[in-house]
Amino acid sequence: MARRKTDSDWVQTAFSSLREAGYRTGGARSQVVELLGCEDCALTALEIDRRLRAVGRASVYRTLEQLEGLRLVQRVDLGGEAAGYERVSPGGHHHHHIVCESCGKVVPFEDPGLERAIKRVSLEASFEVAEHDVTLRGICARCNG
Amino acid sequence: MARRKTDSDWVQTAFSSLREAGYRTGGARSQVVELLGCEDCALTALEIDRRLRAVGRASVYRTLEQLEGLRLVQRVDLGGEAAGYERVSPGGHHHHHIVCESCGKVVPFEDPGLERAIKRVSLEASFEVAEHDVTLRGICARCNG
DNA sequence: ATCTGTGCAAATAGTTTGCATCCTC
DNA sequence: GAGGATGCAAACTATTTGCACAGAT
Repeated sequence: MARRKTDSDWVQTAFSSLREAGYRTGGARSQVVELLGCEDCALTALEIDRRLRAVGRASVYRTLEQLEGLRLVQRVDLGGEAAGYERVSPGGHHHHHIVCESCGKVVPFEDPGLERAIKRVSLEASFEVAEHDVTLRGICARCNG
Repeated sequence: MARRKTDSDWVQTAFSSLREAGYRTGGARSQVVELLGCEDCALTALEIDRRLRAVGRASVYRTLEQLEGLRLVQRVDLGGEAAGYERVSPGGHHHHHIVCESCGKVVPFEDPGLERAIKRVSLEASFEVAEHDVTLRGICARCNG
């Protein structure tokens, strides 16, 4: 699920957006951005904190909040106790998740038809819709025996 | 958003499902079920606890967990700090949510086309998909000025 | 009578905040 | 040098658990 290939476009974009937004470039924030850049699916704040020993937990949360505000990162609830965060490629395709209720496995998927349906609903709504997320829950093939 | 008309079908079903599942009928659980039965959109555990003064908080959480396990209730993450819970009418239509990122307002919506798209994805997936939820986030008309 | 359900209080887990210090601009 | 960025520890909030007692079957 986790790709080791960094999405340097996103990392690049993230840094410039942060700069434009008036944030200075400190070590903690950069590390969080870099980490999110090489992870394709959701990571919880605690996982990030665990992987980034040198970074304080508070900084992880603060950075995630800022990135979320700039829509560079999206928060997703995958049913576990902690919230997940994953990068959003501006304009690029994004994915949704299927979660196994038995073993907790999370699998990402994409579906153009689903995106179209959501787009349509978004346009009809009285809200100005900026983002969306979809979560399917069920039992994975392995757990299903 | 909150209807005052109890969905007695659901309440009925909930009680029989609970009984079938081997749960005894105690006062706390009944009160939670009744409350969920007359609320059409999501309620947090804390809201339920607040409204049901006589019921212990732990019982609220325990009941919600049991109901969720029986798929009588669905947990939804609406971005706030607490998780929301709302009843699921077996076989009946369900709704999704649009959340205002500015004022927190939650508006439910239904869309057959969206449901179809999700149905299709569910069938294609390697998982045995049992439920799903969709959340749109944006700015409501009022906040948008 | 038995064994589950319930409330209370304590324990956890995740997240946020206060503050002194460090570092970027 | 000034003001944001960071780490640490304390504070909070939501949720879970332990346990003695009440209540359902």
